[in-house]
Amino acid sequence: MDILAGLNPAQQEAVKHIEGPLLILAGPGSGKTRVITHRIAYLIKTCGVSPRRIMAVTFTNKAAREMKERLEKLLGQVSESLTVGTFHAICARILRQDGKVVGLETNFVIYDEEDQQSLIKQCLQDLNLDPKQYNPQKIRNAISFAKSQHMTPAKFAGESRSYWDEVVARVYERYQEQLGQSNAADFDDLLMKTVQLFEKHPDTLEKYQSRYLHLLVDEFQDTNITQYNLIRMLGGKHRNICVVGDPDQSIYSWRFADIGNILSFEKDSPDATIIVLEQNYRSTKNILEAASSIISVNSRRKAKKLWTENQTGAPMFVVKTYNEQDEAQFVVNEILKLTGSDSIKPGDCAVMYRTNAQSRAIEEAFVRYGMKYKLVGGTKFYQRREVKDVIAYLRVIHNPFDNISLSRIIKVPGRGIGQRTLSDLSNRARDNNISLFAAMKAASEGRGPGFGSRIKTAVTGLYRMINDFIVESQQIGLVNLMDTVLEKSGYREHIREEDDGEERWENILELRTVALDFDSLPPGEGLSPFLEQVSLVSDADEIENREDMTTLITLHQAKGLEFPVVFIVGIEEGLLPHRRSMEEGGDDLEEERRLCYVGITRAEKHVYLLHTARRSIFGGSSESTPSRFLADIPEHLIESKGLAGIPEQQGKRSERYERRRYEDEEGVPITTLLAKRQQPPLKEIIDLNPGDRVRHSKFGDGQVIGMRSAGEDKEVIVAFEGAGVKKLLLSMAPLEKI
DNA sequence: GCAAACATGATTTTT
DNA sequence: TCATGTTTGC
Repeated sequence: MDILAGLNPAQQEAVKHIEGPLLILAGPGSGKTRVITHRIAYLIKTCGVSPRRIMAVTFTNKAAREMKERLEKLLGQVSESLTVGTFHAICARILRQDGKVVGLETNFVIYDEEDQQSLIKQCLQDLNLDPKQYNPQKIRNAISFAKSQHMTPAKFAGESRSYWDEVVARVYERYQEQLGQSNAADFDDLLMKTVQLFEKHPDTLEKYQSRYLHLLVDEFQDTNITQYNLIRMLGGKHRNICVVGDPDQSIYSWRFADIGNILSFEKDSPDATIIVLEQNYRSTKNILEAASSIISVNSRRKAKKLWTENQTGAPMFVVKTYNEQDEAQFVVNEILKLTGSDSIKPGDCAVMYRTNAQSRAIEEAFVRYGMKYKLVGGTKFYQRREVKDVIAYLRVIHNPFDNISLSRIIKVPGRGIGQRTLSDLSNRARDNNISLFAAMKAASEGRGPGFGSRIKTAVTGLYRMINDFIVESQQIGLVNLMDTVLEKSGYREHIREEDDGEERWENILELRTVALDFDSLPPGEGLSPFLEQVSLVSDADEIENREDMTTLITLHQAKGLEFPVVFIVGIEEGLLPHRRSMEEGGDDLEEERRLCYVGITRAEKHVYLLHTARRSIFGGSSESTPSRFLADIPEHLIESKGLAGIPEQQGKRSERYERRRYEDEEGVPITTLLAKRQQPPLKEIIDLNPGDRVRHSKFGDGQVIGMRSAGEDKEVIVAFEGAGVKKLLLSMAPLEKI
């Protein structure tokens, strides 16, 4: 097989340029991943580089997994010895191996944002600072910023110029101490501590530098300073660093990603080769032209002119509706229309929005029409309270110094130890400079000032229980351990008694399924990799494309995906661009523009840009004006559309009526209904033929006028007596034959 | 120690 | 509007 076959000249150049630093500026849809994977294949097959000397870094697990899959196809088994992973996963691995010198034992835990927040609150309390005056969220953000810039507490304190900074510096210092005490690292630490490790121990750095002959970094526009430092250090010896990115798709500056890294790369590596990938294989000419017209308004931009051999295609459909319900209605109608005639499936469509709150109106419309959708984001599995609780138990077993996890499990299930006792124990731990677990031990052994006998019994009981778990964890497999913990701690019983206990228990069983993957390991050896996985994996990794489900997604999360049809809703002043980005002019507006650009360039064939006249916001309703970005699209590319077939006034009223009835009828908040609808109970598939009479739980009685297959499913077209003609999916719609 | 009333503040969230 | 965190009363 010829590795270069099927690549255009620029792509080939990028694959073949193997000596020295390389910067690839890759426009959307330009075959970026293809270039990276083929480059790796080329290095191995043509240049004879050992796969274990190549590292490819991505931002998401999903990207890493996809890259591995493609490499596996290209290279077969040798691909297994490549290092492919996220920044965080790769750093975690390095720190498990060599992190002792920066204060991390091999069994360190990784704190997520919630854990960080708890720890910061604790620190504020220890320092006698009022959390109302010093918002823990803001402090967390400030600390995260410091770490993204590779600033230690000392350096931060040295550079702080305001009273706020000084407070942050004090909290930051204490926070790091407490992380150390807990043998824990937060996400930012994974990166920063690795850099510190390399700074302090050149021999360790040398080990990795020598090993990795070639480095590849994807989504380079999203790296922060610390990540850039890391890459520079790792590649410092062989200098074969290949970074791939697109400054126009930089939409994470608020997570401290720094486009400046691209400039720095050029400056730091004057001999770098720069290759621009401008041919787009994804979108129509019209889509590309519209996207370019929006992004080209940004100043301080590397000019890049995308082109394509694809068709001219349809114009950009700009749609104005009265409010967000009508907007959603339009989307639903349009998807029904497209899937009826254009050989487009619901799964080919995506609805994108700036803020998560916007998904609600869209969801309601989908639910009302019995249309399936996949909502990306929302409450994440690993963030769920019950899942975090169980993980906290396991973390404490794995690392009893983990004070945050221990604080968490002390309270649930209720065992007579409340906030009061917990604070007391925490204070003792702090004053004696010991862990919370050690403080519990001391209390149960009756050392130090006494507790009331009831409390002492409770503390002793918990202490002994955890100790037993620790002993058992060495003797039994992971799943067995998890079952034991759930049973003996009383957590199972506790959670099942809650209002939505059944659902929560299901989630725990889901977590148990994840644990099954590690169950075959010898006793005591499954816990560690399991915890690593659950700390570093997120649900965004699960974005699968099913042909019967339309994707509902934020513009941010849509980066990297592609769909034949894209609806961008709420393209209005205040929303896109978001009002918060307009507060202090400057760069933020440019980022909003990039966000819009990212959204449009996801589309292959059709783009719909929707805006409303009025939109509800925090209860109230206010007037909206079309986004300034719309004005940047040349007129000849635009076709205006309205809410077809429904006179505005009438459509509006029936809409409202149905909505209200829907909520009242069941007497349950709409959110609950939405959640339930997402996973309908398996229902018997009924056999229907045109002419049959049917009853729909909401639309009433009607007659089947048509049937056609839609993937594995069937679409039924029904003429309802009251609600008109609807297209429904057989497996989803609450239909019965009458 | 815990449940219910009350206050608050709401962009985006790769790990 | 509505979810989340904090205060208050038992």
